[in-house]
Amino acid sequence: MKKIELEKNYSPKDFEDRIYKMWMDKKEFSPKEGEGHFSIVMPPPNVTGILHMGHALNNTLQDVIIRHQRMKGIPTLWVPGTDHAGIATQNVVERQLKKEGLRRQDIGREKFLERTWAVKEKHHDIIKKQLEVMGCSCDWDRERFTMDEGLSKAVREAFVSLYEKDLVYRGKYLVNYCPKCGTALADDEVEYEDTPGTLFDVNYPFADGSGNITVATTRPETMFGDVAVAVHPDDERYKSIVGKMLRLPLTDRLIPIIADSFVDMEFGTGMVKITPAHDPNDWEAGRRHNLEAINILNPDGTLNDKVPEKYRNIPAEEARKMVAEDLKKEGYLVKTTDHPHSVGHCYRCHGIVEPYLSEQWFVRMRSLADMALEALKKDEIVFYPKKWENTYIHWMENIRDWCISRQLWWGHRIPVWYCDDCGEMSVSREDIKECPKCHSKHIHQDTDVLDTWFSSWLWPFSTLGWPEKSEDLKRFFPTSTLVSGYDIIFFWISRMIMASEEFMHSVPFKDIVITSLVRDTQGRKMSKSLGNGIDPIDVIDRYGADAMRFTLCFLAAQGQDVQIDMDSFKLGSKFANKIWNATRFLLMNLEGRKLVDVKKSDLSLIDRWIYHRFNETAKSVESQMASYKFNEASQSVYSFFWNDFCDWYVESAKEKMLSGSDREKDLQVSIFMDLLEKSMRLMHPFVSFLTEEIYQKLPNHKGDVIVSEYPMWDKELESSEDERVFSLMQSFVRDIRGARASIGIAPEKKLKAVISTKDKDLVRLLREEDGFIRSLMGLEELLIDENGDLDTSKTFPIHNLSYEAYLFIGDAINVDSEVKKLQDEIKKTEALLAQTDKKLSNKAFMENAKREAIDKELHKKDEFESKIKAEKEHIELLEKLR
RNA sequence: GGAGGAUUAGCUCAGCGGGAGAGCGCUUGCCUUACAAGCAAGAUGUCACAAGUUCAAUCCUUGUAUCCUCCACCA
Repeated sequence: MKKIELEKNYSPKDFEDRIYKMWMDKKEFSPKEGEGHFSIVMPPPNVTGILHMGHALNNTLQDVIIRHQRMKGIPTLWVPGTDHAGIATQNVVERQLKKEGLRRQDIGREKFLERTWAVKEKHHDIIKKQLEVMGCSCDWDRERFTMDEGLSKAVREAFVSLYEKDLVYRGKYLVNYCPKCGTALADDEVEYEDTPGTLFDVNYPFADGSGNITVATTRPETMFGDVAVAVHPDDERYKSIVGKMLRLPLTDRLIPIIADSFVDMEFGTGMVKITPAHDPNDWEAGRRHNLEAINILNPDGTLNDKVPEKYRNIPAEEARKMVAEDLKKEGYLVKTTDHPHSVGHCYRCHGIVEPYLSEQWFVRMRSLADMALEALKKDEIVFYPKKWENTYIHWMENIRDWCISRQLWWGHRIPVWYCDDCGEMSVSREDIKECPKCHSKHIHQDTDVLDTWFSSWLWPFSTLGWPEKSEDLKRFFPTSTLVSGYDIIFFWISRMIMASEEFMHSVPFKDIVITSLVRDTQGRKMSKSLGNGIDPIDVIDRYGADAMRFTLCFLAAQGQDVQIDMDSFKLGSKFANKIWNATRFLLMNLEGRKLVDVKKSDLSLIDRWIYHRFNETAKSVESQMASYKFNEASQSVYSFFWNDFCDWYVESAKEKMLSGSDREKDLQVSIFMDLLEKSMRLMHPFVSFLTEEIYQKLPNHKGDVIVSEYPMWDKELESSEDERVFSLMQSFVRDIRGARASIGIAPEKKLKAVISTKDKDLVRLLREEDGFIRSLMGLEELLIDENGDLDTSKTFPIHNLSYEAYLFIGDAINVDSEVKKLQDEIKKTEALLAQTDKKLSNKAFMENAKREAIDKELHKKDEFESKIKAEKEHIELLEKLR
């Protein structure tokens, strides 16, 4: 057989793109025919930007799962797609416009949407490219976008159907409103941040002139919206004044004092001004007392014409200063105190969010949440790690109605039409041209769009064709696993479960894998604003996609955030390099050899040992993958390939490849190729490109590794007795090496040694593999002493529970330092022995401990005693060397 | 205010009721038929602190400290 050559240097750039293209051309990412299914829908990245390290981690893990399942022969589908990300994307375009000195209103809805689609296309192309470069094996033929035709249809179906069930309603409510983005936000889209503020104590005089009361407020400018002042009904101080009227300063308006138990008597003066249109608590209080809500803000956050003329059209923050100033001038302001408090900010633009009274659309959530809670209770969904279930339950139990209308242009337009003539409101799956009631053509569609999450909560089934009864929906729904970050458990995961229960009467997925967050090495979240992010593409440029993916996998312990920097990826890079070079070496050895059939009887103990290790690794990986322990699974393949296969097996075979017979050499390379082929399959989910590149070059490969059969535990390969003997041999080799190093004997110096053991299996192994074992230790001769009658004087002694070894080292030794080392060792062992003795002489231990625990202690006692004995003898032997 | 994490080698982190682990870094020696991105041999830890449960605690319980998330509220 001819030598198969690999490039000297591992250079992922040379093949990663090519391999991906090959997979694409062969349609390897499409699900194969067959029974059952395994499916994942990709959390759709926003088309606002490009993928960051979090996406890289998330998609790597999905790909690992998908590749593993695909190789197990199950029809496997991974659906990719992107999200239109309403506010975020609109903001991108508005920022562009701003640079040109324009607002969206200046160019109009149509032109604005054109530009937004262009932004979408641009980012989509980058994102897709990034996913390809990372090696994601998702089915691009099934790629979806939250605003494509099918999904738009799904959104309409969902909206109208919920409306018909009275689960969608419209109403005038106090909502979170971002003046900067010009739209309402859902409750969980508001982020509270501690902000320095001032508490103003303001006097409100009684209308009858009989003095005044004092209220505290952080927002004096909202006083124009005040409709009452509230006190606690049990507050003795104020019982007598409830019902009296107050004159609102800076105005002529009169407002009553009311009693409501939401007031905290301890805070400030125990009196609160009630501003229903600008505070959620006040809104509730206002409703309880049938008070009017006076909205004093324009949609852009400036004060409107409900306030005295001088404050009109002035931004709230500025107006606050003016009002405070005027209150002071007129003698109403009692005092001001610093008062840090948390203020809601928009999760997209970080501007201050105002509670704002407006007409919005809502989804009634209670019944949906109950179904979703039920699903968890019945174990139809399982979180990995489990702790997130509490978060989920808490949110579901305290669910509030979901404000779904957004005053944006980018998104799914709300499918509701109003008749300008008769006022009829029509909710419709199809666009309508005339009023169904009065047949007037003067109708207009609701100008608002739906919250982005209203399309993404349908994702697991809308991407598969819903509301059509498509083949894909039948085959691949419900999906199997969802992989997502914990930051969107509320926004997305919970809502998908609710939508799926509502529309599909099923959970959308069974397993929910919550990934770590990627942080920088200072523990900070990677973010654009901090500029501490690492671009996956930079990592791939430097180390290759395999290196990045393997590293992320290796570090992604369940439930723990992962801190990384650029250097972290050396881990994966080194591993990939190791695989490359090991393969290169093995392929070099093919030259002039022929591959033969390897029968079980041809295998030596070492061969059986490595097959056993392989088998055990396959078993571990299987159980680790089943519980989504990606870090453990990648550590398993890492240590198998590097520590077992390269460090021991390949090393062991080098000697055979030099001095063996032709038959032995043919056998050896055949086993090499078999193990290499199996290893590529085993490692493929974790090191995808590299294993494919290598696999294709193997003389014994069949097809592509991506669709090859995943190695599973095989009873035939089980060989734990061989493993025991091999481990003994390993420790013997390590002992000798250690002794050499500690004495300081040059590596090239060949030594003679004696091993004395009663272990027959070890003896057999040492005899059979004499050549290679000696080569590992740099011995020219290894004598095996089965009867304890060889002369061991003038030697350096080594003790092990299963053997004694003696190294003939001539004069090259510093007796003093070796004796000292042994004495230290004896001290340590005696301390351990003392511990064991203490346990064994403890009556309570002997009575209560498990049988195995006691046996173990007894065994330890033996071990320590014999070790001390041997070490003392060794000192004597050493003394003779003087 | 409520909830959940974290605290283990110099760094990043696994682990676990019965003799402390990995990767990187460090020390020493090696260009050995692949890999110096390598090989071999090492050193390094009151497993945050305190009390409790237990025959036995790094692991379970409680408390303390520090740090980090999330939720709620804040006139």
